[in-house]
Amino acid sequence: MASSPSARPPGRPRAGVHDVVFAATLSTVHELGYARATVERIAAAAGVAKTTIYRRWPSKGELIVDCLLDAFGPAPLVAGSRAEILTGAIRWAAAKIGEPGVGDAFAGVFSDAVSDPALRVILSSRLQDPYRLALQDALGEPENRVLFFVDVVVGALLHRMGMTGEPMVDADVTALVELVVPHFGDR
Amino acid sequence: MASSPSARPPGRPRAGVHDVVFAATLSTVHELGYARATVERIAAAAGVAKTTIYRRWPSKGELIVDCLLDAFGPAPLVAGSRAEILTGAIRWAAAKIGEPGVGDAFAGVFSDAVSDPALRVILSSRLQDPYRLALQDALGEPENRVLFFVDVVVGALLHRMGMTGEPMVDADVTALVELVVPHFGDR
DNA sequence: TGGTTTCGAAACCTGAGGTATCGAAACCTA
DNA sequence: TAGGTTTCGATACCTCAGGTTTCGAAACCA
Repeated sequence: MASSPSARPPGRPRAGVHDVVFAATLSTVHELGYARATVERIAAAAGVAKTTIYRRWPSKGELIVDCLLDAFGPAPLVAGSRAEILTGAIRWAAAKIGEPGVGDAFAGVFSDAVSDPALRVILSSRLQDPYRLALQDALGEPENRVLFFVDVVVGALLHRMGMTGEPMVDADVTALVELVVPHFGDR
Repeated sequence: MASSPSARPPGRPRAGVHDVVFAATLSTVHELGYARATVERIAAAAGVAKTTIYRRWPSKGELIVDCLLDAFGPAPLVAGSRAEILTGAIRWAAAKIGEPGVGDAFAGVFSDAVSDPALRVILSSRLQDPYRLALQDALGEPENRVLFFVDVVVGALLHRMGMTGEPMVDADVTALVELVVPHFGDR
């Protein structure tokens, strides 16, 4: 039988550091860039020891993925026509990636995943899959179509971020909407 | 006065190692992934000392960019309608990125550039600009439109590569053509 | 044969991810 | 208040990759 729900393990309780670490992660990545935002610097910015971070996250990559999950939050899929759903998803993704640190962190962990298959699985299953499933559900499209949609939208946003160091400007986000929505929208 | 054209500097002449190093770079990246394809391993695969590589390329990033320039070669822009030009460019980019090692190397150096502004400038000016200018010329479109086109196409191809580890399959390349060409094609 | 330059081999430095150790601190229970 | 248990921070440490330095050997020319 399991211990009662309110049973609390003995010993010093864990400090709740997730929020402050996430905030420190984004601000450090924003200030220094992904590679120079070392775990040691993030820990210092959070007022926490490096060991405390590694007790909660097994690697820098997983820390970043968790931080991005926290930053993105649940998909705000509006009810409405297919065109409205798609437009909302694109603008939401663009806005989130444009937030300070988020785009850099995303592009950085994405890069790391190129040569780290384990991280690639985590990135795909923890970060991409929830939004992909929500979109499949909202649109009634098969998996491969939604994956293609994500490739185009997120790929374009990250490519702009990676090439210029700046998030995509609003006019180009609008162009992205006008490019994608007629293709995927109401038939 | 300049030295005569055939004047050859004294001392031991440089060995012509570019081709063998480029080949070793792609095969090593293909086998081990970008991060584990260290300069030392690439040098060993090329049968050359690490110092010899660093005498020719100032950093791993610049080696990769040169290697990609060699792999991509000049843009094979066919004469024809705007739709034909765009379709050719998309299929050419997809095929090149699908070649063994090329996509991994591209995604890897792209990732490094996220936190390395100097490398970002090199990537943008040496690798992206020539093709961008050729496209501007062929299409008569302004710079920002062509940059947006590149963001969408290359971004989608690299996002697929980064997320799955495999290049985009032909059916999705076709979908990319059908998505992009009506938007940018003949008006 | 001597001058000049590049070659390869090796040692070395720096910085980052990640681990191990250990005393101090925080909680619970008796 | 004392003892048990766990987490905390500080610190030292390991590994590995990018990049530099050193130096004797090799390749060229005059």
